[in-house]
Amino acid sequence: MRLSRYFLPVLKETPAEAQIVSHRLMLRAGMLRQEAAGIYAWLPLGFRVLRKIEQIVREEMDRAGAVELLMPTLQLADLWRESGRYEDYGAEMLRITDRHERELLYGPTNEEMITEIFRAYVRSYKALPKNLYHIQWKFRDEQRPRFGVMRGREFLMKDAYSFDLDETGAKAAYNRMFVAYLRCFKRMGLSAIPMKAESGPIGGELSHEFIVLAQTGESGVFLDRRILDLPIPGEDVDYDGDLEPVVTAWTSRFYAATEDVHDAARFAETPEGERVTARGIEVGQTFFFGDKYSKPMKAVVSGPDGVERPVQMGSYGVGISRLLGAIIEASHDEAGIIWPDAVAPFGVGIISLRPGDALVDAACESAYAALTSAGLEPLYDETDERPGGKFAAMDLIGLPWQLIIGPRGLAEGNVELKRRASGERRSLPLDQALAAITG
RNA sequence: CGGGGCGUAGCGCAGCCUGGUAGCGCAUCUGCUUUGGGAGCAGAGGGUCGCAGGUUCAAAUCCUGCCGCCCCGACCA
Repeated sequence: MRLSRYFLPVLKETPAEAQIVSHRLMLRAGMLRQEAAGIYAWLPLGFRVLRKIEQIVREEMDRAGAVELLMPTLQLADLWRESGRYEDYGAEMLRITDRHERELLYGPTNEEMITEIFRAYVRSYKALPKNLYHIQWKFRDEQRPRFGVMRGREFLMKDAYSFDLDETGAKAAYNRMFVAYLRCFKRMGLSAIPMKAESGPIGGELSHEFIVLAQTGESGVFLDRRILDLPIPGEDVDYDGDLEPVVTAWTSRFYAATEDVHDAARFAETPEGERVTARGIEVGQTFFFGDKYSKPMKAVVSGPDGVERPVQMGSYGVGISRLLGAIIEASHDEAGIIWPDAVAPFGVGIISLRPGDALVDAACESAYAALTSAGLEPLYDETDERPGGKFAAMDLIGLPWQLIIGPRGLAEGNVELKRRASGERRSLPLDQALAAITG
């Protein structure tokens, strides 16, 4: 992408409404525009990152055997009356009436609808297990939206729902999602730690929150440092195999809890040198809730014995839009965002220090073509801005690499390659710089 | 939902107390000079002062109501 053709409204000054660093940086980097409290337009740069995160989640869900579908944002109130939650949910639910005076709601989650879909088609245990997921916008009318995308009212979420004949099967389904979550967050460059959670209004018994450690996190967390070194299953993980040992290692070997459920006495059993008190951001949550919805909504399947039983369910959420905030909170410096490679909106920024100079133009174009065909998605700054502004903007938007090309370097046969994360800069010939980036 | 605060040019702000024809910085546009970490000079454009009432000869400024947004707390992904 050539910057002159792109839409990247970076701001030199910080808008007054933004308090926390991720919100400030997203506004300054031209990723996001607030349209109302907790409601945002995703500008091109932000949208690119959103799609990258979404795609990682999608790939890991698919790998774990989940099947993608797409449910609507609007749901009928009657569906929620079946589970009793239409009354329970309160003012957080955005309620809408259509021209026929029919009561609708903008979905804050989809347990009822997925249960309705499942029961319409599945009658036999032979169709199980199943895991259906979608990635869709949700709305919760928060009393006090804040922290930018971290606590918006409208947010993009992946939610998966598992269906099994019995608890044993449901636990295996839970374990598959648990492992998939470990992999998802790691791929995004995050350390997300599963912590035992209260299940909240969605209800259920077995539940974990996946917490990203960040100094500016919303809640306090307590953990055993050693949990950070636990291995995460690779791409070749066998989702048909027994994942219980992995889950057990992450959930029972070392202490890790949010302040809500913190047990000081148990934490004290952790060796003093290993105890960490930190802050964290929840980016995902897993629940097993059995027949909480299937029973009242009559989603039943016949078992091998011919007896009909409510299906055993779990749900598994990932806050896709919130993850942008979490990643920035966990990865930034004074100058701006530092994107992990896997979610960076562009892989490399090419900075032309002298557009119009024949040698510089030729080197830039050649680098742009090579990096494009290598799939690096370069952002090529060929605008007429001054160098200082270009450097500052490139640092702000946080692309992993900067390839800086100017007449002074070229006279010596070199370009400059900067790694955003470390700040390390090297002068080297263009072909070597390209090899370093693509290698 | 309790408490506090703020709405003035695209962004950041001053002006309001003490009413008298709306200002600063950045950004934008034009010209010249500059060009490796947010340049200089000269000029220009851009605002129903959140909205609606009221008081007054006169309202950004005083009064009333409403709307929007932010912060702390409770709550939540």
